[in-house]
Amino acid sequence: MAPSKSESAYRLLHERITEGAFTPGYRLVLGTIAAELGCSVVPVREAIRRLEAEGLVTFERNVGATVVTTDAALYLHTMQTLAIIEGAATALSAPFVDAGQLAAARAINQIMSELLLDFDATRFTELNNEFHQVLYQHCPNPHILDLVHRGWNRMSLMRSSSFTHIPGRARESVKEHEQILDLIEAKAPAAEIEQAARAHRTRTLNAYLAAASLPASPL
Amino acid sequence: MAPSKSESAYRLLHERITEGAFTPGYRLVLGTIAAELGCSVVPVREAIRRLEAEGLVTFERNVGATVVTTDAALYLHTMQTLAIIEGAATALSAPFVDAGQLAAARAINQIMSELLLDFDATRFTELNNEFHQVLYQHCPNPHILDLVHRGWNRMSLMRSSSFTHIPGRARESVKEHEQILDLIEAKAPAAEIEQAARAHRTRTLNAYLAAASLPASPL
DNA sequence: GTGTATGAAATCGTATACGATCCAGTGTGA
DNA sequence: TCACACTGGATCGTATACGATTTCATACAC
Repeated sequence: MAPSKSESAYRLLHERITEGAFTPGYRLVLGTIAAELGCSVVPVREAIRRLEAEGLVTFERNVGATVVTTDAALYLHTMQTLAIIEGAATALSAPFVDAGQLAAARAINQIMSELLLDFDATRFTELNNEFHQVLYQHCPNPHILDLVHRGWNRMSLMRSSSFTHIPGRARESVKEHEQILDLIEAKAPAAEIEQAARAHRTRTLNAYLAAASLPASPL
Repeated sequence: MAPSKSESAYRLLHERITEGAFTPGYRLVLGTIAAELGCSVVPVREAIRRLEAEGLVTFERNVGATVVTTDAALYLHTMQTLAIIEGAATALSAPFVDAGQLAAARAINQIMSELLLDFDATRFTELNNEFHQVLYQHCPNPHILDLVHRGWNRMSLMRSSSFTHIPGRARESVKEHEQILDLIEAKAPAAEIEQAARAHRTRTLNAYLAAASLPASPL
């Protein structure tokens, strides 16, 4: 059956936001969106409520919804949360990653490594997403998996800000990917994989914090 | 200004679910709830969408919403997620817990200890919630704090199931609380506090898993 | 020039209405 | 007795309508 209009509205807006068509601060006007979707405002309101609960938009009474605006604090909090959640997801997922998937991840990382020579931030980010998804996708805990997805969605809001690219970090990142893959391949203890995956992300965060003369994350 | 009807509906339903008035499996009929609130179905639908995004209710097209039903898998996943998130929240919160709050936490734990002699599961659970809240409430990362709250809300759904009480666990729990308090008081490294707080919860989970002849959580 | 009143336009919030869908109970034929 | 079509009631999904609120531009007073 065709999805409900509320569902369509949700998917459309979700995609627009995470793909970057609606950037932070963008005003979501009910009537406009409804007209574009060819439906009334009621389903659109429902869709926006869901996006609000996911932290992608803020909703103010009698004023309306806007895509959440990014700043240093949001970046810190989002990245820190993702580090914790994705670390756990990767560790829990590890036992279910088979040889083929490991090889696929290595291949992706290889392309990332080659990309260092002729750097393309957008492509690098895409590949990075793919790489990590291979590693955490088998996490058997659906709540944690869901939180990882939400974390990535929130991170996608940072796309166009200055947070994305820190000199030298890409090269380190590729190396750390290797180490994580080695741990998974060696069937290292979950705690060790968690630690490596979390640290990988925390280092990116701390690199930014250091650049902004802020103290490093304690975790 | 008076809260919007949508907001009121959300709060009412949220409270009913977390306080246990609406138990798992309870059917949320739009018209009925709307009539009770003295409003139309539109705000109620919005409220339910928010609850759905928080994982408190499931919503099926053309059928309606029901409070999520609990089972062993849900307990495992919820508890495991909470262990990870609350561990991090407690560690991040620790530097901001002052002497007075530590004393308050010790006092709560003392009452819990006394309660062991004449056990009252409901009261014990209440006190346990209070105790932990004191420890994680200063977590400076609002996303993590939010996830802790959501985790607790989901745990509250398990209230009436057989998961709550495992013989001997209450006594161990009180001791572990002491250890966590000591670490915080001693200004132990964040990683150490995180580990202790997470393990505290994971042990409860593993006690249940062991009783059900299931393998322990790897984290 | 600055600040405040005012009104119109934009937008939101929710009631109401009605078609669409699901479900349970009934009847019918094999 | 069983399988299946049918039907009425319950409930959902969404369009429409309209009052309430905010916003912003304009005009006016000081």
